[in-house]
Amino acid sequence: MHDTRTAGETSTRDRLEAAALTLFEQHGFDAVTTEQIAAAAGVSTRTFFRHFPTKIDALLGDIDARTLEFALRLHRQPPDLGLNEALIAAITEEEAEATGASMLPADLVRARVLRGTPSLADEIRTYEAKLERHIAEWIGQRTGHDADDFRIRVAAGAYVAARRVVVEEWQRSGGTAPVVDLARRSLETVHVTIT
Amino acid sequence: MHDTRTAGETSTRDRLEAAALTLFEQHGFDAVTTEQIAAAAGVSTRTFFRHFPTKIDALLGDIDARTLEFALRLHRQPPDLGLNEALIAAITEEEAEATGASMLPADLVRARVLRGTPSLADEIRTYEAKLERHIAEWIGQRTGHDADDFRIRVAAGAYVAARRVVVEEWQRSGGTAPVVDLARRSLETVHVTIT
DNA sequence: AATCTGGTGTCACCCACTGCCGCTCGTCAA
DNA sequence: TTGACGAGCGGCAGTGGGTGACACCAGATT
Repeated sequence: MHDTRTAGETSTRDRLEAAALTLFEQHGFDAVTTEQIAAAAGVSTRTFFRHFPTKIDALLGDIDARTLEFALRLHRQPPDLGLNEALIAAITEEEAEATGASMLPADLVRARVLRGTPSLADEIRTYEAKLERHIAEWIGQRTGHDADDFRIRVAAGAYVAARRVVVEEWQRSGGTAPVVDLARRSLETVHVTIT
Repeated sequence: MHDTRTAGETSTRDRLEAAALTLFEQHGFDAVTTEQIAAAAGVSTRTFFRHFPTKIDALLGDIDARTLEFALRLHRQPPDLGLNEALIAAITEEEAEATGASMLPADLVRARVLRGTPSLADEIRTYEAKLERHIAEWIGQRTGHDADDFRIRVAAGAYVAARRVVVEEWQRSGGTAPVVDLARRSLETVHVTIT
């Protein structure tokens, strides 16, 4: 079916996501029910689950797309860059875009809600698995090894962990800490070398 | 209340855990309901949740105790050992105990169920957060830094990731791969240096 | 004997999530 | 114009994990 919306209208999905973010920020993730979100968007709870597989997805939006985007960003780095330099560049790029004009207030809310719900912050680690596989494939491709190789998987795990801590620290600083420096310092502490 | 069990009797908790492991292995984690576990143990579902906060905990047992145990193992390593060597030693010790006489069949079942439920394997990452904090404190103590220091957290994240991949690889090999070698190779790939 | 205490059953309930059925309203071809 | 078709949605009943409250019972304590 074609999109029949005209200017000024919003899709049900957009209304649900907006309602979810607003309510999450007001009352906290746990205190908000899917029923409330649906009601705030003017639809039934059944419709909520037609647009979001789980309640968490209403907060995270399309997280899969964003992890894939980071992987593509890595792949786009010039091949003469070393692994570490390419990773630093990708993280930096990502932050540059995030703080640029395209930074939606929704992303800020997401970050705030995540930081405000510690149990959720832990649960987010589940999603790192996918990113880790993407990065393993990237390393494998760059180094000519199998992405399933033991050392490649170790390296990918370390990279993902480093990236996570960098992002954590950046958010702790309220977005003021220069990400390039953090990324560089993290990769000085954790040196990845594929023989 | 004192433990009034006599020889031959089993505690409700033990019966629940045994029933859970059996059912999980027979039908898979997702296909088993808490009601079935409780029934198999001869108690009500309410009693199940008195002994295990969640269904996952019936599979994992006291995972907190085990992560803490690993942290203590690290602390017990001789102080003249470097960080990497101490970590290798701790991982090796852990495996030695696991494959020794104290290796309960229950642990084998746990591992099998975890490997047989991929979604669960991802979810397990949630529990790494606690281990990571333990390790950060250990590194901080050894190096004289704050456990909250950025580089310490990066190092802890990398160590935990390395450990996870080592364990993964060890389980993939069916427990045949020598853990010492895996640990050593992983830490050759990921060099952690605290300046 | 009176009391305390911890493990348990029962019941009622909340909430995330799913299957199924039927409605409606555009689209498009006959 | 008509009728088929499909997408989005509401409603409803149901499943399953998890919780709170209350009452009960059996040993242990005094």
